[in-house]
Amino acid sequence: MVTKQQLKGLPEDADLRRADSLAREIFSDVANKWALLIIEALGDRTLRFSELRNEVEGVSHKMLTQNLRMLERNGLVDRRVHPTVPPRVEYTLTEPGRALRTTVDAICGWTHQYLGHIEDARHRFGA
Amino acid sequence: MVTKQQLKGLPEDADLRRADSLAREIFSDVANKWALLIIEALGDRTLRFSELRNEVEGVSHKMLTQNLRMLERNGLVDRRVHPTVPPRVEYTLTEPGRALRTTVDAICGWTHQYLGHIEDARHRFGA
DNA sequence: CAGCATCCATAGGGATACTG
DNA sequence: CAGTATCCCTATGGATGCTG
Repeated sequence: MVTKQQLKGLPEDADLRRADSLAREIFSDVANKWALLIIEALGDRTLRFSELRNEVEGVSHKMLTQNLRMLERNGLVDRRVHPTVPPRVEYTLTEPGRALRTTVDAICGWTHQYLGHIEDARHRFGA
Repeated sequence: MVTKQQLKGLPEDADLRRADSLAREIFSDVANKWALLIIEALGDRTLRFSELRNEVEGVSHKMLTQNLRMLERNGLVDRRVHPTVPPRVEYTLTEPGRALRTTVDAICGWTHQYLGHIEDARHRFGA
């Protein structure tokens, strides 16, 4: 694929496209079932790994760690390690994380609001 | 599967749990990268299959059909077939679909708003 | 053109076991 | 308790070819 930069050499265009691809990457990270459920479960609480595991119904150990790492990497959750024995690790939403949470709330709200519509649609589709 | 209603005969509890599992199912359907990108791409336009394929960057034929069927089944998109030759199939967001779109817009807005934060977080995490 | 079916590779994701 | 690593299987998703 030939990029516009190769043709024109305009740095600002390159920056724009870099930002776009970054945005896409973040969108892909975040637009995923487990990530959103974790964010929703955290809310404005501070939870330990094991607590989170109980809160997010059906999540496996592996998926939880994996998504928590991803969220931490992107700065959506704060990971605080207490050097005690046994170890205690607590997770909290950061400011960007809490901002995203409001949109997750909106999706949840939407889901419940349209439950009826969707059930009807499914019956119609079944025919 | 044994339902609670069979055990206790409390219809209202059973209904609540059924609604919950339905909500979870819908959430899982919808909280997926391609579904959200398709909804965003549609916006308030009416697009043909092939147009949609061009709009949603990187989506494969298969994923597009698959997600469109799912969205149609849940009543988020309206699928209109014109019995011409060659065939012409157009997709439009329904009212519930448009309602969800506003929340997708919010996620996109969030993504761009926090691009900087996230980039910084990633650098810090890299260390 | 839209859609379905098929084949095939890979990544998603569960279970388990081991370390600090 | 939290995290990492391993095994292993299934589902996901891409590429291709066939039909109305």
